[in-house]
Amino acid sequence: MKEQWIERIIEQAKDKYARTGVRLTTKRKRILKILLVSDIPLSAYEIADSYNNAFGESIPEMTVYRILNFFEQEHLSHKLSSTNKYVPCSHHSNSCTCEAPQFLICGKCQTAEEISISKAVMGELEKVALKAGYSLDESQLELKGLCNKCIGSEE
Amino acid sequence: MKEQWIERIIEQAKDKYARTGVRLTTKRKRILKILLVSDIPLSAYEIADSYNNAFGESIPEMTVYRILNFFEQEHLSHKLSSTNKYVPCSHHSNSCTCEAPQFLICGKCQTAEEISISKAVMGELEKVALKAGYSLDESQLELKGLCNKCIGSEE
DNA sequence: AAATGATATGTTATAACATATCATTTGGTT
DNA sequence: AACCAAATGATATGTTATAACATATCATTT
Repeated sequence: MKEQWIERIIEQAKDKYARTGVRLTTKRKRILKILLVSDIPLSAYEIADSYNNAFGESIPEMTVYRILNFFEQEHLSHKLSSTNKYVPCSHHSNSCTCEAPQFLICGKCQTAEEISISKAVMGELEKVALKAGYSLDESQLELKGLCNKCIGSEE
Repeated sequence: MKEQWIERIIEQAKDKYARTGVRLTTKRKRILKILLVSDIPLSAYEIADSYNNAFGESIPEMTVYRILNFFEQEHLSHKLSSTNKYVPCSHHSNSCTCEAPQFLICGKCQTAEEISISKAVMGELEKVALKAGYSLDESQLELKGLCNKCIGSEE
């Protein structure tokens, strides 16, 4: 069940941060939960609104941004630069480094799925770049399209 | 010479817009020129500053955005969503539709080069997407890395 | 228990990026 | 000249994000 799944992710995160000082506070847990239960990426403001609705308590924008930055450092969430919205990292393991997250974004229902593009395919992109005189870092990719559900429901 | 090259692009644009009503006004020409002479992508505010410096005349932000939107429609420029900056389209021909511009962005000197990724490679990305249940639209890609110049000058 | 230090959050202000709306001007057409 | 559409100006506002400084909270040491 979804609740348990979320709790497990939070537990994992807690373990991960059972190192010097870093705390997974109530606010951080709540915001992580908000990201996890949302079907779609949320803006910082939407997160703040959601926090308000869900917990009957308002949270300053500033704090939301700080927590999102914390999540980014800790690879708990990512920012989609094409939409200025935030998603939880889908790699709930200690091994994930998430240096170059890659997403499929549905232009209709706004869902964003984090995927892994194979080294082979990324290698192709790197080749293209090399030809043009660039050496690629790990680049976050945001690919736009339609998800199966939305393709099915097109008029 | 660069000046002539720019004039030619503007002439081409003018021809292209010799259709009902649409005008390539002085302001539009100047802003196109600013984009063309800049080595790096510019923000809307930087464009306004540049306009001021180059022509001793200030231009409202609003107008800059409007002109950028006009350029976008007309495929004369593109927006880089990862940096909120704007670049001239590098396809100076009437045939260009630029539905999915693709860029290499240098993380050091900020240059952005518009490239064409082959259908074969894009096809690979589409396959990855299909497996994950998405059908790709033409996606703008922004790949980060280092250009040859900057690789050479690394310490 | 009090002091200290580190981490987290609150508060306020402001920067940076962008759009809405309505008034006015401009330039081509009749 | 009169008209009309297109472009621009002017003003207000919305949205996204960071800076700067103060306070709270928690853990550790004294």
